[in-house]
Amino acid sequence: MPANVTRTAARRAREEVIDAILVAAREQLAEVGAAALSLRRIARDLGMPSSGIYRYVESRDALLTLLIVRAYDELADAAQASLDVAAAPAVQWVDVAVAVRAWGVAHPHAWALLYGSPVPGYAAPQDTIGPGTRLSRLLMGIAEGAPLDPPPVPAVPADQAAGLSAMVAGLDVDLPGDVVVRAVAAWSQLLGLVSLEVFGQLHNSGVDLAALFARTAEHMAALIGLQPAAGEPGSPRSAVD
Amino acid sequence: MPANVTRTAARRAREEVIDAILVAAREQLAEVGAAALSLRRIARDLGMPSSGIYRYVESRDALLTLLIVRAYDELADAAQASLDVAAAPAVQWVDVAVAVRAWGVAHPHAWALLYGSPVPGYAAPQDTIGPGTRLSRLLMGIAEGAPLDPPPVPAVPADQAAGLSAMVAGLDVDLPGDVVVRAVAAWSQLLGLVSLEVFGQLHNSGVDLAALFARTAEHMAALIGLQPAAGEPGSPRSAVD
DNA sequence: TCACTGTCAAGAGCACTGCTCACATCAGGT
DNA sequence: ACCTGATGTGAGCAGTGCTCTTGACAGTGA
Repeated sequence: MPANVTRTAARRAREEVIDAILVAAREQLAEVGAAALSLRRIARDLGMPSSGIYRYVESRDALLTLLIVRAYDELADAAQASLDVAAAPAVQWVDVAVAVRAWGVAHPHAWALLYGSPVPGYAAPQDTIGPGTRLSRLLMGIAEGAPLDPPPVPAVPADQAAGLSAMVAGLDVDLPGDVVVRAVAAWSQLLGLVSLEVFGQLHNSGVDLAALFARTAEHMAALIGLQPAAGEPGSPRSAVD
Repeated sequence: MPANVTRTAARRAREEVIDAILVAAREQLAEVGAAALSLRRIARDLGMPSSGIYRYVESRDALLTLLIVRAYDELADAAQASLDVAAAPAVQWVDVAVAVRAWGVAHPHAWALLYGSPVPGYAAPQDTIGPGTRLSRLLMGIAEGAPLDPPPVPAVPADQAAGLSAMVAGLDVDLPGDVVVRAVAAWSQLLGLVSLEVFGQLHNSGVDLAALFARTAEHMAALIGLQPAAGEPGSPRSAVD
């Protein structure tokens, strides 16, 4: 059975090289951003000729796909790690939101890769939508089981409610249409605020962005209708970094 | 005075060429996006040698700056045009928000240029922050004069309120800190939702995104505390395209 | 009229990119 | 021993942003 053994050995060697490529790519991503990511430079960093890298990575776009998938997973991991299942839903929401912001601020270029403008001629292949939904699924899931105290907002017309419920049903989440409207609103608010900060649109003043974010996150939770844990009306429990 | 005349004639010719470059650049931007924008191709389109374009445009980044300024202005113009000064503040907000979305959906690459990931090594120069604030100033201005009916949200601590007020004071807007928090929340929600749609993160289902957006925009207005015009609780008055 | 001056067109060229191809090497399997 | 398939290696193509040199053509002052 040396066949099997050597085969797996070769496979392992190959995967090690691919891993080294990914590591170098992530370094370069953090340095110069996705649009300036260069396969030739990665190859130079690894001491291989520029043509050699194509033995392991099909193309630049394929590398970007790998990086995107990895970033989505990292972000979802960070979010999941911050989730305290014993906490009140509103606290869960705030914690996850704060974790998402922290990750985005710490990895601006990766954030741009996920939620910024799509790279040049790059069309996200199917591989990325799976990991891409992990975070939204996590956020919607917080609202799913929680007792909701919805603020008085206009009800959703019936024809839309069905479509919206169907939309999240694809995420294995069961929510009525009007809750989905509120959840999508909160989700977009989360993304928008982090993007504003990461992309430098909020750098004018000396405002404490972390605190502002935490406060807004509580706002989002209230907007969805998540009931806060009684007795602590407003002091953020963790103002990460 | 032929000196002056010919001088202005030369200037006019020069500006015409620059205009032609901008037109070609905008076409290319809409086609392939900012990151793939090529000076050489613009030069080819205009029938000039590749080096000639540097007589009129300092560099690729300078061209991008021009495009960004132009896009900011276009977006602000569209927003301003949709503003009905006679309408109730909440209606004003929804109208402007809908106009912003419509512009973003119509010009996805330009939207990406403004609110997506910043281009490679490109750092936005001072020239862009002026036009960039026109829209946020417009939105904050809606809240400024309007009678507010703030929903019960946690108050902002005093030290933050000052910084937040100072932040919008730079926009010639005078708002108390807690209103700024809500306005920034709404503003980020607006950006986030448009970006989600423009960058294709919401393409899963057959949901009517225009209607969903209009509904969420009403939500934002209520979140700020803008009082809706009495008697029309929820039917979007314009569901653009 | 003649030389000077500044602006522009035009092309060559540099350093870089993604990617392909042909060739050499070398391990494993028959 | 032979073959096959995966890997290393370098040349090369077409494209990019950008710079430099050269040449043509005004308009200006003597």
